[in-house]
Amino acid sequence: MGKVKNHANKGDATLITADAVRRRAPKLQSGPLDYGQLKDITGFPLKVVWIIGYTLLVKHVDDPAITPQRVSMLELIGSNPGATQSQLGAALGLSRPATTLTIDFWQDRGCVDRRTEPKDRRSFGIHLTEEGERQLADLRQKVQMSDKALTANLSEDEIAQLRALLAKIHQ
Amino acid sequence: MGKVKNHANKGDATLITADAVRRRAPKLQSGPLDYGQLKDITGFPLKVVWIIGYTLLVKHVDDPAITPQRVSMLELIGSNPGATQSQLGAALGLSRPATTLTIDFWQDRGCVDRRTEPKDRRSFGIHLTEEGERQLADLRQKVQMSDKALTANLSEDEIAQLRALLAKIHQ
DNA sequence: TATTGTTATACTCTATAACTATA
DNA sequence: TATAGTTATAGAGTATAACAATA
Repeated sequence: MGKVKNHANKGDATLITADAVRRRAPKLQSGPLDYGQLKDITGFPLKVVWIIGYTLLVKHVDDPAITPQRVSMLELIGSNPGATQSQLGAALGLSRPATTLTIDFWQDRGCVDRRTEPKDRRSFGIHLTEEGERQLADLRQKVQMSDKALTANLSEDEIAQLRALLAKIHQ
Repeated sequence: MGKVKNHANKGDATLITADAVRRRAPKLQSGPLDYGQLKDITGFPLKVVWIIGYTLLVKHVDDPAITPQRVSMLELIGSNPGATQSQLGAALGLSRPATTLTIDFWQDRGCVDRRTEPKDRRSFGIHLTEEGERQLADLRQKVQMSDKALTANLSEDEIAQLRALLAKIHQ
């Protein structure tokens, strides 16, 4: 399978198939080597699939600076206007310095705004700018396309099953 | 090179539950923040579960220098005696320098052996030493325990389903 | 004193490129 | 020339600790 142009998107994004990135991830099967115990556990294929998903998103976004982690942060800011850095960092499992730098990244690109709130002047409320709203809307489409590419081999039912099983683990 | 603690009691591994590491990973639900679109894609919970699995393995192994990646390499060497570094690196998606350093790590610990094979003296055949066999046997138990902890909320059937769904993606 | 956020610093991991030795 | 592996170097990402401002 090759690349397919998607016409439904305003940003002229290209759909990248999982096939195109699969070779960069460990194969687990049909390679020249035996994966031994790694074939019989859940953790290893989980990592492989996550690498495929990560790589697909990076390719769909097509800006090496915009990593999945940064996308998650912008999504979180857009979905929680006025949240503090501590809240945002905790929600993504980031240390405070890492949170500062992730928000710096989006602020440097004019996408977010640190607003001092009078009730507690130690912290900021983080908000999207208009540019941030546009960026997030664009990224949401690319995230959806990327996720669709990741699960292209699965039916709707199977995707729902997979999500339910993952939820059982992380909940 | 950082010093790491020695394992005097190899059969004394402790089961660490997923609960104990869940707080370090993003929560996705019941937190104070709304995860927005991240709730509706497969890629994000996949990452969360992978972080949980990674953290569980690190805790079960209880030696910060022995990362899941290094465990995978030792497993691969044990399951493919005599494989070359290029083969091993390719099987794990590593660059050649990264492969060199990963094998250096196990050689420095007396676990693997680089043997020059007469048929092509540019490359080595990589083999486990006796110490490497012992180390791998120990790690295999810990990997199994860690994986069991990761999927503790799932029935045998559900684990099989999850593996089958992941396999459909990465195959 | 405790908390929010920033800065300084160091460490790990990785990749690209240059190098050696074999083929 | 091409390939296997090593070394040099630089970049990205992160964490811990020290710091400033505020509570």
